[in-house]
Amino acid sequence: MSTIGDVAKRAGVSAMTVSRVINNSGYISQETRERVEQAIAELGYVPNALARSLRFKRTKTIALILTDITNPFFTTLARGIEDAASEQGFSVIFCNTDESQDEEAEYLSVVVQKQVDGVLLVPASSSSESVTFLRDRGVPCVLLDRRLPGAAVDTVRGDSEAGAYQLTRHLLDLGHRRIALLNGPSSVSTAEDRLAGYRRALDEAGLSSAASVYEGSYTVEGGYRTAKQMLAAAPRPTAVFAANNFIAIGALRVLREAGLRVPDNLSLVAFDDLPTTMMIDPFFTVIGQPAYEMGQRATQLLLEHLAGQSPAEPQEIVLPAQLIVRRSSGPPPAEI
Amino acid sequence: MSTIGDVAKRAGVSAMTVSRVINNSGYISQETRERVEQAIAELGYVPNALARSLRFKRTKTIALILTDITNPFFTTLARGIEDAASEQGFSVIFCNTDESQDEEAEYLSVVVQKQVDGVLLVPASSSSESVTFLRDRGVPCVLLDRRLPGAAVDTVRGDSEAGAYQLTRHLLDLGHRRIALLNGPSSVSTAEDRLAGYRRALDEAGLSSAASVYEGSYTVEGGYRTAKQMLAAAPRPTAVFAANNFIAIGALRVLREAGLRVPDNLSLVAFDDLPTTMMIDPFFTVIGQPAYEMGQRATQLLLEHLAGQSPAEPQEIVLPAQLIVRRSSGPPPAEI
DNA sequence: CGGCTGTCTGTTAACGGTAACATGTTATCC
DNA sequence: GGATAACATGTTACCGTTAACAGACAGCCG
Repeated sequence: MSTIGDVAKRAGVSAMTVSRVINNSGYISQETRERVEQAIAELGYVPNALARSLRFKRTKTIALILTDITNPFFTTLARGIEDAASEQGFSVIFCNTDESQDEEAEYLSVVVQKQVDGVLLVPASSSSESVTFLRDRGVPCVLLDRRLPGAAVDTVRGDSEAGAYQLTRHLLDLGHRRIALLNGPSSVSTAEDRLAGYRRALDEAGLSSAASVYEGSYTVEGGYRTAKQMLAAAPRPTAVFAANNFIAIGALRVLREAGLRVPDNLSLVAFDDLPTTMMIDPFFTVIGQPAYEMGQRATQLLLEHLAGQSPAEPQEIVLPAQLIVRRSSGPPPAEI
Repeated sequence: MSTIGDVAKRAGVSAMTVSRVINNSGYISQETRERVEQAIAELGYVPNALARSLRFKRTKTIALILTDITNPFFTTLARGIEDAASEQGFSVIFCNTDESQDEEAEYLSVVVQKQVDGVLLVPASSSSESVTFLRDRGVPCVLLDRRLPGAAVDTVRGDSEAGAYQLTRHLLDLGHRRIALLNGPSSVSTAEDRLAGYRRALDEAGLSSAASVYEGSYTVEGGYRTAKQMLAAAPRPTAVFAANNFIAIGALRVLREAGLRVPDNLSLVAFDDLPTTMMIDPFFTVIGQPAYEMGQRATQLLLEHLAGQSPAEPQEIVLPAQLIVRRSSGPPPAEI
């Protein structure tokens, strides 16, 4: 790859003159400009952003560290982020931690070495280590989807508490009294908040003691496992609240294996919707989160920060979640 | 952020000595090593990968340029890529072109400036411009999912022709004689290959003249539009072959709006499967492609290239596609 | 006509890191 | 005891780019 020096030599000028042409700065005679431009074209010269970044201390690159791009919620989030970033000329490095704190730390170290201008982070656990690491090194950070208790950081997330409340209320309104929550790991704020919303709804209905919570992971296997436990309980719940879409799928498998039909024998509702582009047959009653918008907002916030236009106070943007009633929820079966 | 010089000053040594400690190279006395390590810890020093890359001319970063991460096929592909890349210490910059040649060119220019070591590209069109651009600048490249006619480049893709043949054969075997193909844009090799497989199956069955092909885009809207056209034709096809998952969804909407039931009134099959983690109710008969493996293989190929271990000849790796028969296909309805 | 302003181009140094070379110290061997 | 090797550290220069400064020349003004 040719350098600015190669171009300079070919055009018979100094490197500085080439730099001026490229950046349209300072004075350049029309004739010289043309000679330089021709040399650039002939050599297929592309400026080295590394060298530039080394001088300016900005790379126009941000890191997106999430747990698993394969989760459609995060896929949509990532798309919102990339769109907002590229619009402002930023590139996005993406990393999957698989909910591992170690992976997260490893990725953070790498991207800080690569001098990313900022980090968008879906924290794997409730530890504030990552945020501290970034703050110590002066790398701006916006948290996505999950709060970090006690950390003063910009955060953009959905309203898990209110969403879970709505979803539970929906089931209560249908007449359910035994509602099981198949939750994610309690170390993750969304799981905590969804539990809180669930409890609030039950409390309001005077059913605090009827709460039945199974903690697992936000995966199909997690849902499968906790749903199995749940089915073993007597009396069996009449409705199941899966704390995310994967858990719902795992739970549905268990129900099918047990010969139970949804919603006739049991209602099954979940947090997180599937994009309409992949829905064959909208079936699950869900709480949908504005994932794309969440990504956009978080990116905008981060980029404002980088541009120095942001308020000093850390901001927390909580986007509303929306109840979408479909066919997986109905009244409880008549008691026998 | 502190530099190697800051660490050197604090430890009372030269920058070179710090460099030796970091890279475990040359001779260092135990005592000095400890002093340096302490200084590093105290300052929270992180080496600047930009400066390193500038010297070594390698960034340990690759670019992934695809059309839309939101398509589950590409999501899984991306996950396979990131896993394989990070395993070897490489980071991935990802870019969505939305099938636009201009976006693709723009992104290519950016990532080449950023000195990525290599590019994984799902080409937006059949133009070989992008490949030429990269070759001229000495940036290795592996094509994903799509061939580029006439370009001598490493390519990793699924066997669209054989897959389409199988899918069409499946419909023929069920007794269908009027099978419509709702295809993607003919400028994309997968669309071309799927058409070829479809035609081969029809030809074999002596039904060449029964071919009915609708060209659109690989989107829900594309499927919706072409399905509408298809329904207007008389006599109406008894089976529809959607060239990808989005088209299938769009087509299904049209069929539903027309009050047609699948597979009773009409069979509907598609290329590309949905990950099992998001399938509520496996319904579509599809050709599934090994997306994750495709990503892995392509990344391995690219990284071997970077390590100089690859053969000079461009390789084409074609992964087999698999027919998965489910409930969306059945025998044609009895003629009235 | 001397000085000033505007235009055009070049030189130097710096961003942070490390390879190559240089230097000095200590231990080792015949 | 002097040559030699092994160990330990420092200096210089360079990767590609550009800000800051400097120099040269033309035109204009009083």
